[in-house]
Amino acid sequence: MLPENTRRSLPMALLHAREAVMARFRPMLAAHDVTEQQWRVLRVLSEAASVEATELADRASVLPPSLTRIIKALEGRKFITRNKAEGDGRRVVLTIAPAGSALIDALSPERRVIYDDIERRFGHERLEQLLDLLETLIDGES
Amino acid sequence: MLPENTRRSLPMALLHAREAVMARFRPMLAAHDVTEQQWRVLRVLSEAASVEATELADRASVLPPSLTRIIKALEGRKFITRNKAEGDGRRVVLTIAPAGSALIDALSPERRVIYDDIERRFGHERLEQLLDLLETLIDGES
DNA sequence: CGCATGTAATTAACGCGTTAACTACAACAA
DNA sequence: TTGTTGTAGTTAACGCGTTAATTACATGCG
Repeated sequence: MLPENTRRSLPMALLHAREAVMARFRPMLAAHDVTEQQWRVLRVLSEAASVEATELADRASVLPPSLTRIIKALEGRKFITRNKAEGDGRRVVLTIAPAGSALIDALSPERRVIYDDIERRFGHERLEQLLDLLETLIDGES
Repeated sequence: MLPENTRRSLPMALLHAREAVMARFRPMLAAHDVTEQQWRVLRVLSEAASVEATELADRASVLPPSLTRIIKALEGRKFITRNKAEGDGRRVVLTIAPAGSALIDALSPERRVIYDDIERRFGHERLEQLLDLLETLIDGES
């Protein structure tokens, strides 16, 4: 079956939804001179402390070429550190640096406010349901 | 409440999901030398026949500067036609051209196969539920 | 060892995303 | 009519998305 209209097209609906949600976070990131992609990379690193580039690119939904550029920018601002993996000169290991953790912490309160607002408007139940469905979709397609 | 991990982050989940889904459509579009954004614009035009630029940008989730570039590309390939609105020299009216409709039609069978596959794997019920939730989220945030 | 194959990351090229600035036209008031 | 304000598109600048090609290193086979 083909979507009758663009509103019921899954790719378009996902795009529009993400667009609507990100509109709330963008000003915050811009105020701290961090791009969305840099932010995603930082967040993944803040969870795992030390991740290889390929794994990082995958988890942050960033392509390898983009990651190379992002790493340069984040390393230049001392938000992360970059090292070669021991035992394999090809692999690169990324680690979040104190300045990076500090940024994450600094933005937490503002993020919480935005999240709470979205959750309040959309509904806690619905949000959980949506996240579950998205997780299922992601796992099923990848 | 803040998402405990990136998998439960709404923006990231939406991005990952879209990424997973688009991975299936990308080869088809690439084979016909159409970018994702060009395709979104064409699809919106194929539904409405004649749309003003601002409305088109909104519906296709494309920013005005991008739309300008996309229009040039699509007009160059005679997929769409561009005209000034009568009575208002600022507005631009876009219309799908025969070659554009032909492309839409040509890709329909392939699109159907991909959609059906996604629906089969994900489940019809879940897909409808997901689309409903996304629609609600979009309408609530925009 | 020497070579082929495979993998991780980078580079290159081109189009889009994003914001800000600019141009063109319209609406409206004095 | 003229100047002001507002709106629709476009241009500009810079970073990312995407694919393909390239470099650097690892692995395995002879």
